[in-house]
Amino acid sequence: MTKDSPNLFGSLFEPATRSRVVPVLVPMPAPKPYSYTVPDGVAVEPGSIVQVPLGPRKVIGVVWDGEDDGSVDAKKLRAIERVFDCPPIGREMRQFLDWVAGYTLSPPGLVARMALRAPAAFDPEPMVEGLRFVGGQPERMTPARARVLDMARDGLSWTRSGLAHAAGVSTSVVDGLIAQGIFETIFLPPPPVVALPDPDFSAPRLEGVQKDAAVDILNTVRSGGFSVALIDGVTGSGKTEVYFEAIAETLRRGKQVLILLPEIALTASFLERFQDRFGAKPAEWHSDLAPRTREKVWRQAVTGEVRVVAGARSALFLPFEDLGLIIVDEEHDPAYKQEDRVYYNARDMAVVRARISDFPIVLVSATPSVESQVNGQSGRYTTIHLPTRFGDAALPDLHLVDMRRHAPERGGFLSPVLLRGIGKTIERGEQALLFLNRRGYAPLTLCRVCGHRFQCPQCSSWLVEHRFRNQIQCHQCGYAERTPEACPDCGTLDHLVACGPGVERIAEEVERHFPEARTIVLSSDMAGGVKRLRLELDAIAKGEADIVIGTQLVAKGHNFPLMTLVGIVDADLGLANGDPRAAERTFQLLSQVTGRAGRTGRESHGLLQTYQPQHPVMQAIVSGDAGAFYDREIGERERALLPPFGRLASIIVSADARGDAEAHARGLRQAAPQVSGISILGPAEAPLALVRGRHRFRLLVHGRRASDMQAFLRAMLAHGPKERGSVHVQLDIDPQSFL
DNA sequence: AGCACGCCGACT
DNA sequence: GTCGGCGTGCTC
Repeated sequence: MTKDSPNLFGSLFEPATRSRVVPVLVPMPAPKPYSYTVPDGVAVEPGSIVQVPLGPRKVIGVVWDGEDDGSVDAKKLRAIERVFDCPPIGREMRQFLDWVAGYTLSPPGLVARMALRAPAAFDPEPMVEGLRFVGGQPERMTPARARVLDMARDGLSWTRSGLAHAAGVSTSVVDGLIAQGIFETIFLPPPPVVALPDPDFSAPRLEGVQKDAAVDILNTVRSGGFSVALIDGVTGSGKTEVYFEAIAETLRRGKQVLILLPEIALTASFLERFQDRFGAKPAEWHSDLAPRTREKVWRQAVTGEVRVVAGARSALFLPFEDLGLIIVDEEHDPAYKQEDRVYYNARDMAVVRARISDFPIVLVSATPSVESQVNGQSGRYTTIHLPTRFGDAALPDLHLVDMRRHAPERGGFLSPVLLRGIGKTIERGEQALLFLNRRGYAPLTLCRVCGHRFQCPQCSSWLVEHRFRNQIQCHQCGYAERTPEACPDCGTLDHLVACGPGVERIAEEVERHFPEARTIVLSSDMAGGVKRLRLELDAIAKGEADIVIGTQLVAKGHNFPLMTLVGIVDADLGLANGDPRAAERTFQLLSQVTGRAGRTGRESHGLLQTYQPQHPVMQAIVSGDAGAFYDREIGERERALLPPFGRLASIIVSADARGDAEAHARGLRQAAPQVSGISILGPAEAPLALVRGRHRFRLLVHGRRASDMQAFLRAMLAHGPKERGSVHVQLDIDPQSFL
């Protein structure tokens, strides 16, 4: 009884002690944490990972910060069932998760869930059963037993099956020796998922500009605290070697490191480069990790056993024990943006994570995003330039092919100039790469008799013919059917005509001109899947193909050392698709693809077929003067009020028809005077998916200040439950403006 | 996000 | 007469 109880009866009629109540974030789109009671004798603190009952099921939640406000009826409260034997989510990580939830207007529980994506990792990993040689002799010695004893005499511990395997015997031989007391069973801590990296395993091979860049980066890391460095270096300039030095220094200081990569760039060759420098591989984190490995990596990142993780965007939400550096490689890559459930850009959120925990972050790209470029120019980011290639690898010599002057033959898409280039290249025994970012045979098929165009029955886009598979497919929603022989409208046979090129059609044209050459088509829908693709890429690297025709996927990661010619079939593709980033994306893609050539030290070339040779993107590519392009692009966005500077948001609305989406936009314009413009991109300009009979439109909203945007979006979300179902919000704002 | 409840169409 | 579609509502 407390001294200040009003009277004896008052305290008698109250429950003796109201058990402690704590907020718990549950994996559910609730706007705030739920309240749970803490059973007597149970200890929890903010960050504790717990199991709680939620309706009929049990879920994993995190004890959150703050006091219970008593707003929930005490009768509704249920008790925490279990506290996991796991280090709690740290204060800074909790702050980060709260920040992301606020910024992306997402329910905090769903954001927290992203940090807990490892089903069974919250209990300590079980001890591994091992064997230790005790000594002595078995009653009867056999050759098999002798071999086992030979292996085990070093006194180190073995696993049962490992020892049997090493001695070349079955496990029953080992079991027999255990039974005789020659070995004893011991319990070992689970093995680390990767070995410890050694910052000084091998000396960095750096020269010239690289050396200066490495010094700059080292100074950033040494001075400690939050800073953003942007490494802007052409393909092959040795960016990776430079940021490896930042990693080495962070490791020497005893902190963990996170390397973010677009999923597709997380390749065996990257891991090997890391291993060559640090003597061990980084732990990997991506969507198709085996569940068991996933749990191990999560657990060991949390306990600090793993020092370096290389992962896709979701790795940003790993609750590291003591993170001290983030590298965002290929920072411009759109794959960093997640567009379902919680909408976020991992590159931007990584900057925030570094800011909150006060450590440096390094953004890396050959073609920085306009946002990062702006931040570099304004001095918020420190830019480190690497303008030249490393070693003897020269930049390819790039030329535009004006298609108005060098028209292809009738029915073809390759200009005589490009065909001549290919011929010369394969004559020399070198490889040529033809790039066209369009899968299939032709993007549109129509009937020559009645003009019928094959359109997807489920959405508004054209059906793409795939001759290899004898199908016509919708690239928007995945609909597919067999290629018909007759027109479904007028019934005429054999009068269907393909319009425009896809990679399959280019392959056909190439085979017509170079029947002897070994030609291969690489595209994401390749029969045989990722496995087959890997094999083909290896084969190409070994020179087992003369002409490679590929879509977007040849732009990333893989190097083709024998490639001396890159031909861009349609450099203009993608410039007019209604995306405000079209020019930037095209510039980035073309830079990456042309960068695939010229790593051998041999003379190499790039030919870009275009109908718009004066276009700023084309000029920037061939002149190698990205600066002028960026300045222009920044100016364009300023004029269009689509700046990358904290004022652009993009919202996806579902509606039955364009008219409805327009009405919605009008409503928003009236309700939101603080934003300076709302414009619609819809199926007509950029076919977004049609989901269950509803078109999806993208609204671009721009305001003068980031805070206006936030206020607007909050108001919009609060509009009402019906709206919330169909209106998805995705913020696309530069985080630094909030810091 | 899950999961239950609840109300209308094609089948053993 | 039931099985099963997905619309609405609730979870501390």
